[in-house]
Amino acid sequence: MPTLSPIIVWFRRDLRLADNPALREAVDRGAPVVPVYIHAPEEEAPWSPGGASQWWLHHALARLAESLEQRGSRLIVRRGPSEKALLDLARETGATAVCWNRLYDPGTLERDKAVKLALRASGIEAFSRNAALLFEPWTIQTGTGDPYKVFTPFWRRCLQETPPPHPIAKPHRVPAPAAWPESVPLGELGLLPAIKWDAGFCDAWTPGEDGAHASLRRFAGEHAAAYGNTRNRPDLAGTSRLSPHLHFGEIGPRQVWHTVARDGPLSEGVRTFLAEIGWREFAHHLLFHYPRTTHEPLRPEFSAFPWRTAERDLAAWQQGRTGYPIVDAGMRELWATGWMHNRVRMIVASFLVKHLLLPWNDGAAWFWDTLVDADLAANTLGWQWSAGCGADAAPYFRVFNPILQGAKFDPKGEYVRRWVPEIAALPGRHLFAPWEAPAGVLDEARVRLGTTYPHPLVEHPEGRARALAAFETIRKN
DNA sequence: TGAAATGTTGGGGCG
DNA sequence: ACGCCCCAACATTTC
Repeated sequence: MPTLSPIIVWFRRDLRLADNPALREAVDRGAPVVPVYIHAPEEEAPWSPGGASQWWLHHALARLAESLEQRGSRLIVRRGPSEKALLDLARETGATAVCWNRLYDPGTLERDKAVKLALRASGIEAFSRNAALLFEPWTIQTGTGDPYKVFTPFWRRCLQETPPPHPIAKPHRVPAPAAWPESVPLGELGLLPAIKWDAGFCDAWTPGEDGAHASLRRFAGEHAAAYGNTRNRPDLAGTSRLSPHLHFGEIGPRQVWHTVARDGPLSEGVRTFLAEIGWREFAHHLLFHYPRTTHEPLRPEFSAFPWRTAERDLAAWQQGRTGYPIVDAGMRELWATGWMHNRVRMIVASFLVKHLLLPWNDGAAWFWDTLVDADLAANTLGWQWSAGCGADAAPYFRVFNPILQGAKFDPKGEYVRRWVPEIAALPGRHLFAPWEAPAGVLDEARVRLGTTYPHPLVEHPEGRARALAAFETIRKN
């Protein structure tokens, strides 16, 4: 049998061995495989990974390298530009082919298109596969051939499709090249924080493919059936917490689908959970079709929206000092763990864009830097949805009442007391609006408003009225 | 995957 | 017995 020339597998945000079509196809050729990760954050600007994402990426790459080593291989790490790194690596190893799994956000899409052309121009075979989505964005269309802009018909249409294929197994061995090319030590990429702020992250997360499957097993076994009732409760562990694993491709949506949707009728909870996977899919399809929405409202009338500028209010929101306990709890959970429960994300987002009238872009930028699951498609959809300027958006007059939302979804106050300990001694009926508590109750709980805990930045009725008035100015007739 | 204002209904206290 | 009022509970509409 003649010696085949090596094939390069370019890992990006598909940091797994199972259900990895590019890796599987490379291995199946029987040729030596050169796995590579190329660090090129500048190519993703202005959406280069934020601090929290970089922390996750470091650990995910370390785990991927380990599991490749267990299969007789390695992970080569190089620095960008990606095109040059791949051409160099092909020359050094004698590789005549490069393959990868597709990404669909605008910056990466353009970059990959150029890389593919450059490789082919140099006589190198280049191909890509789908690992990140259930369906390719260009295959899900309305009857008129347009992209869906409303979730429910979009997801109904997806469910009518041929179900996504069963996941591909991990390769048992990954054939090594005759000699290994040089690799940059992972630590030299500078992904870990210089000052040690990541203790809470280490407690909360296990990045990597094994951690992803552990999360999925826990959720599918203990929580999926009840998901419809528990998913809105930030005080419970009722959600899957798969978002960062999905973002970095440590697990793929096909694997999630086939784990929870085994044959037979789906429980209510599983159907609801799959709809959340559907929202992820919807976000990625939308960004593919509307790439400008990362920075522009999908609804053009919102370009004239009278957003405020208020640095101090923005800082108070970021630091969890708004005076609304449910908002502050969420922002502090985010800062400490790199994650926030989705119900609370909706509450804090509504508060920023409606009560504070600050641009959704400011909220998106903060989430981008602080979330371990920061994902351009999901972040864009979520913020435009909250601001009312996006696809299937909440109507502009939908203003969450942060007091009622807190009491409704954190009924025992455990979530607020955990993240806002300075008011933990307040009784339940005053926990979500401390400024309305009688002076004696505040004294008893050792809360001094304006000193130990802030006054509300704006009172709810006034904030609500101001938001409605602002939205009225751009309302179309 | 809203909240608040407004409208409707019906039980019960009371003269 | 009856009308009246109050108000909780629920429904509808409006933002």
